Order: sequence, then structure tokens, then C-alpha cells
Amino acid sequence: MMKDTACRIFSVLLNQYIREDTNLNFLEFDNPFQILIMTILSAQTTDRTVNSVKGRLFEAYPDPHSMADAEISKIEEIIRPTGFYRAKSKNIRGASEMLVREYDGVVPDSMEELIKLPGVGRKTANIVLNHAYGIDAGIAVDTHVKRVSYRLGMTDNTDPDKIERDLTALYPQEVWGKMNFLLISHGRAVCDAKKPACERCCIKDYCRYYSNNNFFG
DNA sequence: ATCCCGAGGG
DNA sequence: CCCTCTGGAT
Repeated sequence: MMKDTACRIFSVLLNQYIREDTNLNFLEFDNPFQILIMTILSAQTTDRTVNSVKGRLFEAYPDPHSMADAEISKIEEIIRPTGFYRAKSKNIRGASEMLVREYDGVVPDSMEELIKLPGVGRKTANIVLNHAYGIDAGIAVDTHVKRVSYRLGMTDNTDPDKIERDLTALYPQEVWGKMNFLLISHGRAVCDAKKPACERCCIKDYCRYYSNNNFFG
């Protein structure tokens, strides 16, 4: 794919997701703690479900200090709809405690330190670095990024490391974090693995999967 | 009834 | 490497 096509896809997606007002907290680069928590919460669920609990959660526990003092059972009650709620609650509380104890309540800005936090692996850490700090941490290739970028034709490979290289070559560094978010969101909301909603896809005109009638072979 | 696919643990 | 955790979408 040509770089100008890739950049066109980026701006169409960005406008679409700003208009839909979904998960704008991921695009705000000003609250690393809430970005971290939202990212942990987002595993194995939908944007809508996460958005449905974030108000109550952050109203009760807006920062690492209050979250570190929270009753686990109270966190569980709030985030239950997002699934894996016992592990997530324990991790969210544990991470908050570690932030208070070891980092003065400040979310660290390096991969090594982030992945020490409970519930934070390389994918989550990567997204936090990109969205909370705008730091060059490459592009985290999860299955959504893999599927969407492959369908669009941004890569011809299914190896995550190769896909990351292809995507980072296609986009300027200052856009990696946002593009990473947009590919994941689009993969969840529209470009479904089994039943992609191509009729309402804002970038279908750029998609080789769509133009080939949802078929590769 | 089945899938989701990240993190952690065995 | 392989398994489990969960509610929600389908």
C-alpha cells in the first residue's frame, strides 16, 4: 500500500471515531492513570461495555491513591460487566498500590516498569506509552490490528513482528499511537473477524478484502 | 452453545 | 506450551 493511501485511511478513521465520541479518553494524552485502567479493562470486551462502567469507576476512584484504598469487592461490583472482573479488580487495585508505593502515584513511562504492574503485559504497556505519553513504542499488534491491517492490505504477512514493521514504515511516528487505537477500535466495532459490517465501514473503499467480496484466496 | 484472545500461572 | 479467568454478543 502507498503511504498516501495509508494516511487517507488514518484521517477517515480518526474523523469517524471522533464523531462517534467513542473512547475519546484513549485519544486524550492527559491522564495516564485513567488510560492505564481503561486499557486493562478493555481486554476481552467491547468499547461500549467499558464505557458503560467508566463513569462510576472514576467518580469513585479518580486516581491511584483512591483506587489503592478501594475495597476489591466494590471495584468488582462496578466493573463486573467487562468480564474477567475478579482478575481485573485485583490487578487494578494491585497496580494502583504499586503506583503509590513505588512511583509516587505517577504512571511510569517505560516498558520495563509498566510490565511490572499487575495485569499489564507488553500490549497494554505499549498502548499506555502511545496514548498516555505519545512515546515511540512501536505499534502493538493484537489480533484486531493483525486482521484489519491485513484485510486493508497494509501488510501481506500474518507474523506480528513483520506487521509491526510494515505499519511503522507506512506511518509517521507521531501517528503510531492513534493509528494503533483506531485499528483496534475499528476491528472491534466494525471489522469483525467473522461478520465484518462492511456496509457501514468508513474505509471500505480502501479495502481489498471488501473489494474482493470478503474473501481471500 | 460458542467464541472472544490478554495476562498470568503451571 | 497450554490452560484459566468472565460477561456479553451472537
